[in-house]
Amino acid sequence: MIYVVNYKFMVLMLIGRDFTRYYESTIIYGVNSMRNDKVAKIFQDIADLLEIKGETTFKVRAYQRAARSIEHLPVELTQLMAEKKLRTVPGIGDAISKKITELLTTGHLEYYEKLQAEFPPGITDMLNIPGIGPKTALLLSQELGISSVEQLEQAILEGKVASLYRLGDKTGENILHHIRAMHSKEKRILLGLALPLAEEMMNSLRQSSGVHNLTTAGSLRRFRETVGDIDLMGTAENPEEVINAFVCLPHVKETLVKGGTKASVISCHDIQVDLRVVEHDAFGSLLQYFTGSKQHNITLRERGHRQGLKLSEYGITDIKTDHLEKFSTEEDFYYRLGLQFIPPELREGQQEVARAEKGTMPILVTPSDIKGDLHVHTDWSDGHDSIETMALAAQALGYQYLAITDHSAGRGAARGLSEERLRKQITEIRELDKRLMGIHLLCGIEVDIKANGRLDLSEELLQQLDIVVAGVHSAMGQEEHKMTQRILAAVEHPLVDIIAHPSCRLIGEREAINADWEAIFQSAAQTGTILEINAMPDRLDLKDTRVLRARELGVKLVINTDSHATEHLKFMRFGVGVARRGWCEAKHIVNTLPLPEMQASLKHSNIW
DNA sequence: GCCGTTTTCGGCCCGACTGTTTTCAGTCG
Repeated sequence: MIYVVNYKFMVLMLIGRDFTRYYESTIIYGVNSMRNDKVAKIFQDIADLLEIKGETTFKVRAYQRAARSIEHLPVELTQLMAEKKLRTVPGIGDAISKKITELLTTGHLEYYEKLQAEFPPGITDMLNIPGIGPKTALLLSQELGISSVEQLEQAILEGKVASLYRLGDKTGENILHHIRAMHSKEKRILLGLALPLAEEMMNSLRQSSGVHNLTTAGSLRRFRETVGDIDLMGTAENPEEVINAFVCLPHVKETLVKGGTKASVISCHDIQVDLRVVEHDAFGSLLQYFTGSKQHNITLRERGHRQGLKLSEYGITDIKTDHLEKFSTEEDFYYRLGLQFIPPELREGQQEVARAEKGTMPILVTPSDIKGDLHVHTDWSDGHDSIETMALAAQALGYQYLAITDHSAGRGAARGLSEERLRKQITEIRELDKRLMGIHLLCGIEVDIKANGRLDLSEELLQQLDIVVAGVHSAMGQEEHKMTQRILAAVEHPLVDIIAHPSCRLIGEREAINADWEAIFQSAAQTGTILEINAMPDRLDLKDTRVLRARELGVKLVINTDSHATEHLKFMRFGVGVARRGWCEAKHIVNTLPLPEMQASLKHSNIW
């Protein structure tokens, strides 16, 4: 039970972070031009409608692939269109590039609007219900005039659905069950909550059964910022013993499926957890298969097909001889295909297979590369712990340095530091630094970037600090041009070393600000201003695709936790995950450098 | 609709499960 208690504590620490939030809560929508996510959504919608219409699966898949490709693009489509580079994106050919151009220039797409007009509105919503695919949705729409989840629920209760061809009582019951589960279940949960829960369950399972090689799979293993469920995999001589132990874990609220080698449960936090236990000699191909992503696996299998090989979760089959080769490790599986090992974080079906083929996979940054944290708060402003407590906790993690960066006065509600209090804090940090052995403390500040782009502390005082982190905390609804100018003013300021949580998003709560990221990245690269990858689980900001673009443009990056208590220092690994998904090596991340080199990379090094 | 180590035409990932059937369509991961 102790693990459950720890998990709750972890959740409380996250929720407890609310006391740090006094931001202007504003939902921001794109106003000037259509964003990539909106375009991706439209193409996914087209794919759904075409599927319902009964179009060939290849055409449907082409639109699905284009939608996913756009979703993961590190640059805006508007920029690619201006540079006439739309067709360089995988999955975008002649027809789809023309449709994108029409969408971006007119705000409408005739093809889409005509397609929508063929079906009742809301019909694609039914595809979100497990068990309902395009054929069933069309049948329900044509035979019973159903076009919404509510109408479907009513029709099942009235017994109308069971009378349809190939649908019976059991099907109706199952659909009803899924609809009700959807009502009560949250859609996706933060990686920062799912991973600790998965680790607790795995620790318990290792103690209570004979499981080996137990690991996460799926989007959790790929470190996606949110996950829909938790996938676990392991090997065992007696799989049944492991399955039995699994469904009896204290975290389990309800068992959905329990077989000889797999089980699905609902955990006590309403998260579905799937476990598969397999033979040791096929573990590599199975783990590869269940880690995904779907697009990565499709890309791999299409490539395998051209080599005369058939890939499945059981191994690799030679199509001519029908000989099946098994793999106990993922590394061997990739090597057999003539590929370098591809880290899970990169398996999104983008450029990773081509890179692995050429033998040019990067050596990604790891948590053990991190030598310090450059953005933490203390009880001088809105943090929970004292400077010394934070310093000792950072030292325990093996860090060489820690920057104390409390809020500036502009954040009055967060007990922001006035100039007078900041001067006192500098004295205290300097004195403490002399006493502490093995870790170096840097005097810093998280200074507010005001709505007009100015900083809310005097330059004379900022000069006395070792490091200045600047962040937007208010007026987040500014229109794009104004917000861009505001951030550029901070980026170009000679005393600003780091821009904190650049997009200001809170996952699932607040949209990112509107800004011209291309301009910001170019300016940051030119001025040597470091952009932060904020590791707080509900921020993860910059996000993965923007990290990739910033890195491509030569922007220096830092991974900080923005800790408000000692427990938050452990969130560093989530930021490292984002950096890895953005193809970052240690050399791209400033806080992998030893103290002297790290300090030399700051603008403040020019002052001394 | 996309794309090319056999291709500008003719292919396009794989296996399991479920409910409804009596051999399989539809769905999922």
